[in-house]
Formats: sequence, structure tokens, C-alpha cells
Amino acid sequence: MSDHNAFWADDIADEVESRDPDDPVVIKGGVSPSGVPHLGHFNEIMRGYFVAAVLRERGHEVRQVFTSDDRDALRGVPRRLADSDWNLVGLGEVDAGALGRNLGTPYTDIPDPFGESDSYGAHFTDLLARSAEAVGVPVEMVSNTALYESGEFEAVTREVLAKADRARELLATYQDGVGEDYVPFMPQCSECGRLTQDVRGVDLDDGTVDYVCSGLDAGGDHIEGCGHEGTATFREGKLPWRFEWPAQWRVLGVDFEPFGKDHAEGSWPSGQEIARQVFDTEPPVPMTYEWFTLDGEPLSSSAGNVVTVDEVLALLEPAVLRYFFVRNPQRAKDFDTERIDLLVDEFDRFERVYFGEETDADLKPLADRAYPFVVDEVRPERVRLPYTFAAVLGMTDDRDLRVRMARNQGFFDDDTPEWAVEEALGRVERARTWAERMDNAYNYRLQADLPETDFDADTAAALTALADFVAEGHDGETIQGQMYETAREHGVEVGDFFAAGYRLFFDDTEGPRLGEFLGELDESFVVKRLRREG
RNA sequence: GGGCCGGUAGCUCAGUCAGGUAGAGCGACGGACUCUUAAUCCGUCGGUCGGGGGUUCAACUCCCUCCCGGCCCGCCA
Repeated sequence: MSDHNAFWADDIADEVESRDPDDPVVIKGGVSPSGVPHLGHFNEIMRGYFVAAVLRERGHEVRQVFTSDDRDALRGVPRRLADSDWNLVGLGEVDAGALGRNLGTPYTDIPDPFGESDSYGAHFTDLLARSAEAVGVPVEMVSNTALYESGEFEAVTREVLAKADRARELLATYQDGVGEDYVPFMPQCSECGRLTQDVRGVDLDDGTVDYVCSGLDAGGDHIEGCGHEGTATFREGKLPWRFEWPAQWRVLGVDFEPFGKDHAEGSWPSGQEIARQVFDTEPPVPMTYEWFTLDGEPLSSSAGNVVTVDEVLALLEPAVLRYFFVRNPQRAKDFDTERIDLLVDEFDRFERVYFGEETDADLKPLADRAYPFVVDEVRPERVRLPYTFAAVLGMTDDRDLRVRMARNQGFFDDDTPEWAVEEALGRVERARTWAERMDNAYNYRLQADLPETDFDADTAAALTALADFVAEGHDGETIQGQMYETAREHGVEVGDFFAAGYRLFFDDTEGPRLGEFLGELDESFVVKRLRREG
């Protein structure tokens, strides 16, 4: 990153431009469809998205492609999966045994455990593609398996096998355990479908390798092969990751690629050199991003600590999610589901700074630059209800009541466009979902029916008196004040009196600012409820 | 052991690249609203910028060193 711009994507774009690339500029990301795609995987898409957006704004034609590295072998069975509707399920709910028998087999050759897609790989690739769509990021999905099968990878495969000695020496400087017999190709066994590392001979003219199906190492474990001895073409197998990655750069003409910090010191340095010395191609502009944590813990598909984009979008708008990726990629960010309100408020502030509705000299340059890429459309008339206020509105299902309450607080007026009201109400739904999932201080539900109660005589009398007061017609603030008066007049502790009110309306001991909340409700309903008549 | 990236207020983070007297939001605390009851407004408190050394008139910023955390060096985004 040469220059210093307010927005990191401009630094990258500068560097891409300095190489004077041919149009279209190609931006790539990629993951193995190993399991439930989660928020962390979205780095691969969102980092590219912003760079693509900046480059397009500068007049370039840009392709944002995403490789599903779906010829990778299943190395372990994840603890949790997701069906095509994003329902997270444990292993017990699918045929786990079938998955276990497919260890060592490419994802595209494993049946979809849900029986819906063509394969395990296709299933999870599809989920990721739909996530990108939901966030409004158009990416071209490219199947790695398809690249092999169609022959698009055949030339690079031949190239690396022709230079096998150099490839081996090169890799050995980056990794231990690369021995004399190392061959940079993993054929797929024609009998059992597993990949194997055991290549016995290479025929460059025929484009084939002879192998023994003796399995492959996965972490500390070894996945057994079936022992079959056979011959595979260059299309029937795959390059090891360290070679496959630079091969993708070459075949797809990649100009920029972001990657996680796990690759920063491993695959990237070797990949650069392999690209230049084996594939005779210049590696893309790189960018390392830090990993997110989820509620302070590492995201992990295998451990099941994941939050999917689908889940995130149930809690906040796509624009807020995009904003999450605007911040410094070099720093580890925590996605704190307990405090979604803070993230959303931060976005709202970012937006106000952009529109000049709030002053923040530090934030202003970033807001000016990045905000238009975060929203679908720059619209000054939009209405953003503070997230926790939206959660308060979510205590009732009554749409009119929600609108009235927001109006009374000055968020809507006669000039508010209908679309702005709709979007604001959309946040109410999300905040409601949040309150329920977190079961937090906003998870109160206005009770349609009279809850079970057990009040002493004084409290009952005080409630009846308050009912009479409400029946006279007062606004919320006045009712709030009167509650203190009424409690004292009847010798009831103020706290106990509020608790009684919360019991009646929310069937709980706590809740929102009660008097003002009641002031928004239908008067006859409030009076009846205070009299415990229904 | 070696390497990369981080370590700034209780929390989340800007600021470090071009050295010039520490910033924001949230929280906490206090106050206002005839009112202890989570939506509003005002105010206050709050940091030896991980520790130490060096360069400089001047260091959060540059150099060295140490500590802590994550990651990589095991064909795993």
C-alpha cells in the first residue's frame, strides 16, 4: 500500500493502477466450500467489492470473480451444517456416516447431505453465492472443479509438472517435508474417488500420471486410500494449494486478491515466487486482512462458532454490514451480537457525518469517500431510528402504533417519504429479532390478553386510580409523572407500582419507560387493562 | 526457535505512512424534564498511547530491545 488515502480501498486501487493493467481488471477471492459460510468468509468478497467499486468509479471495467475451491478434499466432518434455508443443523440430523466415508474426496464428488444440490460443494457454494447476492455484491462464481474438468487448467498443470524439479526445490524452501519424490499434482483415484499424493510416474506427452491410491495427510491424521493403482489425466486430480493458487492467478488473469492473515506468511510468499518462476506471471496486488471474532471468540466452522450472513441480515441492514468492512482491515474486529445497537449506531453516525449533519473531522474524509459505496443510493431523506428505540417499537406488533410512536418522537413528519417510513420500520423488525434472540432488556412483548396477576389491595386501588386518570385523557409524559403521585397517594412503593404496571402490560417485572409507552397506546385499551378487565 | 500483524480511556475504535501539547462513540457518574424505571438533552470523570532504551529542539508516530495476543513456518478460508 503505497499512498495514504482515507479509505483503504483507494490505496489498493492506486497500486493496481500503478501496474497499468488491461481492462477488465480482475479481482478475485475464494474459499473452499467446506461448510457453513460465515461472516469471516465474507472478507473475501467484501474486500474485493470495495476495491472493485473504487476502480469502476475511476473508469475501469472490473470483473469480480470468486473461486469456489471445490476440488479440495473433505478433510474433516464439520460439527454443524446448514440446509439451503440456512437452518443450522447438527451432524446427527444428516447422514454423518456418508460424509465420513468421503474423507479425502473432492467436495464436488460428495453427495449433498441435504439431497438438494448436485454435491456437497455445490450446496455450500450456492449458500455463499446467495449471501453475496443478499448483500448486493455481484460476483462471478467460478468452480475450481469446472476449471479442471473443462481443461482450462491443463496447460498450467502441464507447466508445473514440466518444471517439477524447480517447483519442488522452490517449495522446499518454504515448507519442510518436501522430499525428492514430491510431485506437484494430486490425482483422483478412479476407483474410490479420493485424491492421492502418491504419484509414481508422469507422462507429459500423454498428459497422464500413474498413481497408487494411498490416501493423503490431513492435519495430524492420514486418510487411507483404497490401494488402487491407476492412471489419471491432468484433468482428473488437482494441483496442491500452493501451486493451485498462483495457477488461478495465471489462468484468470488476477490483478488483485485479498487473503486472510493465515496466508500472509505461508501461501503468499511461496505463491509469489511460484507465479514468477513456474508460471511466468506477475502475482496480483495483495492485501492481508485480519480475522474477525464473534463475541470475542474465533469464528470456526468446525467448532460451530459461526454467524452466517443470513443471520446478520436478520439483525441489521445490508448497508450496515457493508459498513462493517469499511473499517481498517488490518485490525481484528469483533462482531458483537449482544451489542448490535452499537454497530448500527456507529453506522448511523458515519452516515450523518457524510451528510454534514454531524461534525467529526477525523471521520469526515472516510465518510465522504466510502459512504456512497456502502448504500445502494445516497438519499438524504432517509430516516434512521436509533436501534434501541427501534427495539422499543418492536414491543408491539401494531404497525400503526409503531408509526405513531416514531412520529411522536419526531422521526417522521408529513414530509417523510413512504419508502423512508418502510425502511425505518424494517429496522424495527430487525431490532425486534435481535431483542428476542438475545433475550435482552428490550425483549418485552405488549400482552394482548390480561396476564395472571396477584396484587394487594393498595396496589389494585392505585391501578384503578391511574386508570381513571388515563381515562381523563393525558399525554404520555403526564401519565409517567402521575404514576409517582398515584403510588405515593396509595402508600405503594414506586418501584412496586411500576412492577405492577409491567406485569399488566408486559407480563414482566421490568420494561420500557412505562407512562410514556402507555401514552402511545389506545386509551380504552390502557384503561381496561389497568382496571384488570381484559 | 524464526517470521508477519496487532497492543491508544472501563469497552469498541480513529490518529502512526509525511514527528509538532492525546481524539470519538458507548459505558460509568452527575444533572434536566412536576419523574429511580433502560427511547431525549446537558455536563463530568476517565489514557505513564504494552515496558525500557535511543535519535531529535520536539516521539503514540522514527530506530533498538523486551513483554503480551493472534497467525504462519505442518499441501486446512
